[in-house]
Amino acid sequence: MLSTSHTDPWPEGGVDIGKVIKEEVIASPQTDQSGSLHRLHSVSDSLDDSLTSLQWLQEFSILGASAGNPSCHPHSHIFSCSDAPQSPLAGDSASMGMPLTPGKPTAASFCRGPALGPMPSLVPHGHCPDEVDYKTNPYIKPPYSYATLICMAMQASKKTKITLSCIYKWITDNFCYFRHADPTWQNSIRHNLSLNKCFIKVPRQKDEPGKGGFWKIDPLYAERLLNGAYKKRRMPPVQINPALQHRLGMRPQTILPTDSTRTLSISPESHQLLKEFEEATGGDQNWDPRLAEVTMLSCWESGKGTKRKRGYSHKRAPRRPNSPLLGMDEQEDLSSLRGNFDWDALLDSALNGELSLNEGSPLSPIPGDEDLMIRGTHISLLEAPGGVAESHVLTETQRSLEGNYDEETFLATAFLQSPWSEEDEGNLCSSNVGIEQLFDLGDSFGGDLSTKIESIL
DNA sequence: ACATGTTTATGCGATC
DNA sequence: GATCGCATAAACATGT
Repeated sequence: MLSTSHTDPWPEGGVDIGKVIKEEVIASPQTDQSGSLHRLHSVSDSLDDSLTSLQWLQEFSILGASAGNPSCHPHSHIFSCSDAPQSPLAGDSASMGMPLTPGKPTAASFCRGPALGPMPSLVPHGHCPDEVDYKTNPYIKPPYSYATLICMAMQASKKTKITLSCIYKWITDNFCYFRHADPTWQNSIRHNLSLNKCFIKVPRQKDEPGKGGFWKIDPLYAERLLNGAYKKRRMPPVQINPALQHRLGMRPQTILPTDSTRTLSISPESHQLLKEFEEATGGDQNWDPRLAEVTMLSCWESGKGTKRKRGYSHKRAPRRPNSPLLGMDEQEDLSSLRGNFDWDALLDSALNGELSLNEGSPLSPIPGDEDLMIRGTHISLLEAPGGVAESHVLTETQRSLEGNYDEETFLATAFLQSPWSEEDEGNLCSSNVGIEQLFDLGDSFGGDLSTKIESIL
């Protein structure tokens, strides 16, 4: 039962978020982007720190309001407003007359222009660095951490678990940069999987053929989404494939955010959204589930989580023994893997994890759970897609939660325990939606979210 | 041999 | 300046 009292992450007597969102939605940036953003920031500033973790959500919804303008898609900076090919390879400009030269990222500035020729258009320094189609642009390294990319791949798969090769595949399919980059990024992916507590290894069963195990997201990462116990980081400089830039006769350069990028585009906010997600997936290596309640409270107060020692001395906590439930075979049809990162579902889940647990999104809530009462609002839980409820065995952590952990927190995080329907297991590594659709939140949140939040609140 | 997974080390930018 | 978060590199072990 998610009632308010002391575990309520929302600030008391604070801001009517639904109202704020509605107001901001009305003040469409379409007419005055800079002004609207100004208002956005000022409103955001008016929120206390405890709302930080959801600020992106507000902003996303606000930004999504501009979705009415087809040329101002909330993620147009990521996956261009223009008609990006469904098949990422089809738009692989780097593969057109260009060898797959590995390269290591440096920094430079490119931008996909309106008329996408054989090569993505080069954008003068300081100009619209946000409008980059990472799916087709082989030059610019996606500004997402590896953890984020892994999460994206996992989410896109809509499976409970995903193989390393599937992660590779999804990333290369959806981020052209990595198709041409030095394969050492795969090392980094593995490193991240091993090191980042967000990711849990699910060993194969003995009779399961194939190499390696599976990976899934640790549900505890939801806590980080919830408690806001992460720091905000600035956007890293845009990085570019040096091999490819060399072919362009470019000199490495770094794009730094400019005022123009802040006022001309909604993208900084959208970027921030993703950054915060990746921060949420980052390793809070000292998180103790039994302290979750306290952590949530304190973090909502301070906006800071626990600290860790410098460097990678932060060992992962011993892996909670994973249930052998996941013995279902994966389909190694990597060729069918396409971007299907369901941001909508993720955000929906984040929202619902924060406020409730509902929706039959791929990130489905507690299997077979009953309706929830949150802030006095009765919320009905829907079945997972296909009507198949998850039946994952609880991790040791969550089992302990059942005993010691506040039920609210448990409920708030359990939706990640079985993020994807087992039913989808048979389609591992297969997804049919282009990644640009994964970011198609404008429609989902533009008019939807405020209503959703309002109804919840 | 290769893929996968773990671990250690180091560097850098951002933040406190 | 210390700390943090992350990327990168590499060595090593294990499994297929």
